[in-house]
Amino acid sequence: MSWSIAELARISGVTSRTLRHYDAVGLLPPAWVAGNGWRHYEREQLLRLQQILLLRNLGLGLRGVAEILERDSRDGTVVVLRRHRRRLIEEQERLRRQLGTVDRTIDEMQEGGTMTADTMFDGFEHNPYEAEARQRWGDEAVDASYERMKGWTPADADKARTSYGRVHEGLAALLAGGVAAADDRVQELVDLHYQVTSLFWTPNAEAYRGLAQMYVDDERFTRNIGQGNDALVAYLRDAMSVYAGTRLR
Amino acid sequence: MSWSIAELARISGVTSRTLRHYDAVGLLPPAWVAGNGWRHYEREQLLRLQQILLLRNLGLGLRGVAEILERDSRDGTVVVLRRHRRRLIEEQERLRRQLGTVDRTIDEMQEGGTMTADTMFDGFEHNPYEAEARQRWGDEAVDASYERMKGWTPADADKARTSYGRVHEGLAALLAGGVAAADDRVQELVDLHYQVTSLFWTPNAEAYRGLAQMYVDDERFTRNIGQGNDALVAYLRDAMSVYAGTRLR
DNA sequence: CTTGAAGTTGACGTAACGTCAACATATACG
DNA sequence: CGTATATGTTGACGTTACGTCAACTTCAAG
Repeated sequence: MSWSIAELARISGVTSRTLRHYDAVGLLPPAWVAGNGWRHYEREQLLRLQQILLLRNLGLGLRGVAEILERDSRDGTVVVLRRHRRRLIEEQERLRRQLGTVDRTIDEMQEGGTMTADTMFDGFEHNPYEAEARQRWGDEAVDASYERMKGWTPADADKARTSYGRVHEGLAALLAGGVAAADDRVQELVDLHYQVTSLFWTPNAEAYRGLAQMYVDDERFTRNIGQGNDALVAYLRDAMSVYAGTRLR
Repeated sequence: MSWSIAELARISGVTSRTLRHYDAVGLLPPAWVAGNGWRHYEREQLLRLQQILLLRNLGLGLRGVAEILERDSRDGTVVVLRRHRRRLIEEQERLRRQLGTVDRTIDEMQEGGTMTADTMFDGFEHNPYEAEARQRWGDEAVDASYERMKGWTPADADKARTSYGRVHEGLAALLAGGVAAADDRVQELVDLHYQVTSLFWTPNAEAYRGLAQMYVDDERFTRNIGQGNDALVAYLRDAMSVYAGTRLR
């Protein structure tokens, strides 16, 4: 009264390769192995396999399955399942974010938009506008900017990647709240903007005002920064202008 | 004006190993390689890397990223993104189901329940009750049942794994709808129940009635079948009894 | 010239099997 | 009884996107 590997496979709906794998990792050894090497399974193994497949259906890995079956206690099982539950929720959250970004990206592209990350390299016209940047500020300035990036610490790089986005978000909230461009909270964000910009080059008051005006005049920047909210870009310009007047020279 | 691999890594926030990998798979070859084998990257590569990381953030695999960058067209990008979107949604759905099952399992276990799949092997008292089954129906009957499983086709196995669940679900719906146990729709489900049971053993009218009564008398069966809905189990018994009277002898 | 930082090319490990390949054994049949 | 066929066995590679050594070379500074 025992089944061969293929019989158990048919009965349970997995492949014999899977059963051999479970044997190899010690999760489901056969009841006994004949002299010719053939594996034989009995009802005990069928029941264990049933448990294994049940747990695998929950998304558990073989490690988690093994842990539960080894502990063989209600409490132990609940502990493992709770941990697994947290991981599932994290996964779900990640998928939710990715799906949202994908949807937004598809929409933008269908409206003729492009795929530039606003998280990076808006700083000195790297990106589609580099030729113009060379024309506007000169070759040495652009090359010097690239050179400067070599000295970045990991923290600098992180700041360059994330801070523009935070500035834009923060300013949008303040603008929505009716806060004046000269307000300290706004100027604090502009200070962050200036710091990030300084990772690429160091504008003086005049250059910083010019940069601010360019955000408004050049629709590519307007789109990229404001994401459709043109008032935000004007707000940023005003705030940068104040900053230039009070903190730069 | 070029960066070494470590410089580009720091700037972009990935490891140099990743950059070598992208080189190896042809996703991001360096601008040029010096005579000593050192990789050198320029602004073009930085921009491409930026795109790569952006797409990876959407959850795309390197294959998908490469496909988008190779096509280099709005339409092509949208096609790939839509396909990716569908995969994300499927993943999300899978996670949702798993999370639901995990939650239900945790609840059941905390109420002192166990973890038996109702999808399989409720058929002939395999499961915790085998000793009793041997006592009730005799060793030969049980062994013959195991033997019979050897002859299952994949379709049989699938039926054994899924059909009891479908019967219980269907009956619950009919019961909720106030349909009589002798109704054709109910009897059709019972027929499926009988077919599945027959994969394990072949009850005659008397044995089938006895089985039905046992579902009601033994609380382990009642719990497993009814999931808290005791009326459902009684309903099943009545329906099986009708079936035995009209279709079996 | 030594040393340390940074570069290079392998190569293994990860998760859970799918998919050959090469070979042995069991079973049915003429 | 020889043979075809089904079924079994043990490797071993492939998959995904790198992380993590290891062994060795090269560049820059003191």
